[in-house]
Amino acid sequence: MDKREQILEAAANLIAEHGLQSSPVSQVAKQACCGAGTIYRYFETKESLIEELFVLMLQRLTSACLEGDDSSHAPEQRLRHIWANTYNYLHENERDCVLLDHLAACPSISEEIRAEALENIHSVLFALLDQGKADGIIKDLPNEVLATFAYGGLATIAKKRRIAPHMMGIHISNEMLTQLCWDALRA
Amino acid sequence: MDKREQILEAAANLIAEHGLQSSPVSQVAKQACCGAGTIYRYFETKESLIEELFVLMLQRLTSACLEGDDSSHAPEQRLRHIWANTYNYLHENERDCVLLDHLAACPSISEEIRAEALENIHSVLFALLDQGKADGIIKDLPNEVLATFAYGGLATIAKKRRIAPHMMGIHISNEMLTQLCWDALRA
DNA sequence: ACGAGGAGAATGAACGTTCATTCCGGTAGT
DNA sequence: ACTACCGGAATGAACGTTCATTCTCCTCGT
Repeated sequence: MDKREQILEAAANLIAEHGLQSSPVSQVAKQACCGAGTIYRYFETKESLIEELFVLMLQRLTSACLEGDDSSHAPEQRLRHIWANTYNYLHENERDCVLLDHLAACPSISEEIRAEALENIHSVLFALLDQGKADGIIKDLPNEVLATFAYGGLATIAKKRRIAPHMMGIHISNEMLTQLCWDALRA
Repeated sequence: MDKREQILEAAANLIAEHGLQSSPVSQVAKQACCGAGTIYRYFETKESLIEELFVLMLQRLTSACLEGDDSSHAPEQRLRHIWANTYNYLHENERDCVLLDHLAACPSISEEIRAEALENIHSVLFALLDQGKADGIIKDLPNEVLATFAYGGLATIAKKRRIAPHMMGIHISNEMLTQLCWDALRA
């Protein structure tokens, strides 16, 4: 296995479990089965390792969200599909999402990097919303507001469910959640 | 001014600006105009100071959300009022919200404390949702799902607006956002 | 085919820094 | 003078990072 990946994987596991501040380089090295110095052959600083982890996690999330998106389908269908993908990913990849929560609060990751990592999905989503608005089936509000509201709702539910599974009804179906999103956004 | 409050206030400002890891006790002391030792006269450890800050911030948020709630009004009106309060608070108290974001990701704050701090608002909100469901005007889904979806949407928009004001249309009205919430939840 | 030599990867003890916490000398109110 | 409280230098633990050394494996001359 590639050592670089091994280090990223080890850091991901440790940070997801113990948080950023409780994941010293020495521990990452131990979990990656290498010496502490080795990490610095692959990453300039701990910060840059963390930054790379963040970009990687966002890439996985956004590409999962867009998986199977078919531009020949109607906007409503496509949006529902993307939202279902989003919730599925958030819900099924617990470790990646816990990690993302930790990294999202990390001040050393710049706004530029965050924005850049979202460019892809934004371009798809915004075009879809524009089309929906042109068709008169979606509220005439700024794309950022619509997209953020739906994502925020889904992500917060996924997070709560992860933290306190007993509080949520055990069965939350995708249809249920995509319906919440769609009803919120439709004209 | 009470020294204890002064310390809490100083910690709040520093952590909101620089993050948890870059807010040493020595700096908190300096901003609170006292010695580092004095902080330990009022708080057992830095962790307990942070925990208290978290509870304080959540208290402010939840009581702001419920301000002016009138149980004689109809459920829809009450929910819209609470959502408007929520977004207003999130949007107008930038420092408190940045702080909450930082503390939300802090592993040393236990789940019990987090849940306890939300008890109040949950009891009001859930009763309201139950009534709405009984009246047939709200979707028949678990209260946690409904409440979390609406809050998550509002909070995520407030956060995005805080971080990247240029991306959001400058004017986002309360009516616009309460309508998103209401449309999502209504039957 | 084989062994000497070398290049680069890996190592982990050591370093300097930063931090939470402690402790003691000072100060203000009585 | 005595008490209660405060400040901030001192302390030691923990951390990120470095670097002298070791290890690994490939190359090439015989």
